[in-house]
Amino acid sequence: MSRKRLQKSADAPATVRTVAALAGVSIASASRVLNGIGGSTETVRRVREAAARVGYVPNAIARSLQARRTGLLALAVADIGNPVYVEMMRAIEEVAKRADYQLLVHATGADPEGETALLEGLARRYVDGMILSPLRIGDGHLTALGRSPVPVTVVGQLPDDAPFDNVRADSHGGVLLAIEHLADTGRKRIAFVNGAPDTLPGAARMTAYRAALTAVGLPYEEELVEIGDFQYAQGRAAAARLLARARPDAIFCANDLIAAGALHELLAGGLRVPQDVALVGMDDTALAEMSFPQISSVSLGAAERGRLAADLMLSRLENPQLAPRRETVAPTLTVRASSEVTL
Amino acid sequence: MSRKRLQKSADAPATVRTVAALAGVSIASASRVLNGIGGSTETVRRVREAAARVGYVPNAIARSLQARRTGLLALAVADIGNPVYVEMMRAIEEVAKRADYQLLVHATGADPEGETALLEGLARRYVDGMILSPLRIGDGHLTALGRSPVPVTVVGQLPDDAPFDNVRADSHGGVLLAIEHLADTGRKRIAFVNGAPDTLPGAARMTAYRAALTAVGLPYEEELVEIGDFQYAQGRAAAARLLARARPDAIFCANDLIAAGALHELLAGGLRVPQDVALVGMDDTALAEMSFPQISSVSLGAAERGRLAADLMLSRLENPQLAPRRETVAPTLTVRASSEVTL
DNA sequence: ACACTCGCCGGAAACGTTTACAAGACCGGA
DNA sequence: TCCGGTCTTGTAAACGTTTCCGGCGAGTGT
Repeated sequence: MSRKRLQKSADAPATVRTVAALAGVSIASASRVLNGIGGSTETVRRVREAAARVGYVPNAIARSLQARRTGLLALAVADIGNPVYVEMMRAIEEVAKRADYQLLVHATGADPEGETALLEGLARRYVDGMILSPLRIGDGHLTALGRSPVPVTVVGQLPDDAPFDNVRADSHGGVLLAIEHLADTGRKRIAFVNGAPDTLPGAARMTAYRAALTAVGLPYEEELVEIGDFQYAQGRAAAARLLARARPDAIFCANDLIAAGALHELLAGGLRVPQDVALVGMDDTALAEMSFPQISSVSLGAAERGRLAADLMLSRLENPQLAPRRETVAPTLTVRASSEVTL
Repeated sequence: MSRKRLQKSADAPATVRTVAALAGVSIASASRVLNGIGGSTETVRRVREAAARVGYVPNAIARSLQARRTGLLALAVADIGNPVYVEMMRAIEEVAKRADYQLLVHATGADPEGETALLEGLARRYVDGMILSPLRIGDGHLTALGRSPVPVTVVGQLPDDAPFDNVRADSHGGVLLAIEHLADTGRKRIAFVNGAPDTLPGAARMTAYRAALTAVGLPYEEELVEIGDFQYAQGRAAAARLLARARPDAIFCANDLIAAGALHELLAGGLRVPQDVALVGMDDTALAEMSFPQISSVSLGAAERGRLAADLMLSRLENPQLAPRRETVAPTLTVRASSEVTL
């Protein structure tokens, strides 16, 4: 109406008022037409034309403010470089995109302070929900989770009574799959190269390893266990230490990066894989398939966990009243060349 | 003031009005205190206390609307699974985080329609800028780039006269580095396994390969060239086709995924690497280091390109008037076991 | 005692949208 | 002709912030 409005510098982005003024209708009518609700044929025509003429595009922020919904989901993982998180992220992205949500990624560096800070930050409501995959979970996490005004889905082992949507891997079952497979093919001295034992996955895989040995009737031997972190370099170094002092006939690694490192050490040491030493990794990432020989690996269903986490999130966004749910995905073993021989 | 205000259901998130009312000051004063601008000691105390009491956290959306700035950067790449993009993303995330920007990732699947749609979507102003790494660039891209109300930095080969911030890899120099190295170590029949030749990188690497051969005085032989896409599986298949019909003494691959595939085929065929066939990959991702033998690879500086792109973006956000800039990052060759022998 | 500056404060506008509400136009049926 | 209903429209409030601006009180210098 007022000339002031119309005088705005020409290249300032068009708003709904611009369109309304140009079409000679109220902003309410303009908004309605643009959202496809009602309007007489004539009004629709005028508004559409005006919108097209000025190239009107509604401002997402203003819309979010009014709708109290951003259309964004946050994903927080320790390291976006780790292939297992990449896989998870890919799956989540896919699901989210289909529901018209977009993904905000945070790399936490496994820093618990940072993670709780992130959770506290949710109060700012810059996203509609968060999928968090922490390596460790402290009390800080739990209270922050409780305080969060937006839903959070945790991928990882949450305490059993924690009232949050939770997607878990079955570490125990997965490790058992690997150890059984190795025992079945005649291996007697099955070593284990773990990642950081003070992380949730590290701790779980360690106890699972001992339990699995017992299950298949093999003794636990201190010297057959080495630890590094979950990265390639340290995994490889750990494998080197292991091989320097012991002579396993199989090595089970807590993830594929470690397995790739172990493979390197084995081959460099002139050992044949799988004839001399069988090798099984974990996570079944692309890396397992791209190594030579290809590495057998237990999948904990990273992609599937991602999908599930996203699904849980979406359904909760639709209906916030839902009771907390817990999903566990079943592990699967893919046998490849690195363990294909029976002794 | 009005009871209506104060009667809001208790667990509705506190707003600045809640705080102001509780502290007995105007919302203007409350806002000022919360932003650390002025206020008498008494007012500051009262507002701080009120804010703490109700656990006030400012709403990011409302703030964005008012500030006309979201604090978000979008990153659009073809495939967030490709390690080279992962590396780039990591670098960008790092830089962005330091400047208090957060990353929104889009996986475009190399779909040009999708990419232009994304660019058009920028008019919604849901992010402050976008870093785009397209595999192909069409007119659609250029006009969409021109229309974008927020800055876009393109990682990849843009036409020379396109007035946008642009970070480029030096494909030519990189390929030359590889071919020279192979020629220097006595290789005469240097094969090339390319990715999709209708992409920017594919086309560039192809012409660079021919030019490099000429530069080192070797003939170009049709039968020594194979193409797949930039993924592992097709790269490997392409390498298999190549080896079925020709006997190169070296293979240069257009990226590390292809190189890993070629390595697989070579070893499976009983050929020794590097004694029989030397192998050089491109992008120098973690994969090159994790293979056995480790694969020599030419880095086109993905991380560095990411960093640069982010820097360009940040500086432009600070000062939108800047003239368009173009950065090119220098390639480097890392020689590893796969090409370490001189014939 | 007066003018002036300065700091603090609150009212109100602004960012750009959607939507509740009420009023007006129009139509068909009694 | 009048009445009840439907459809359309515009005014204004709301989402939650920040900020412009004018007013007011206290302090200072003359």
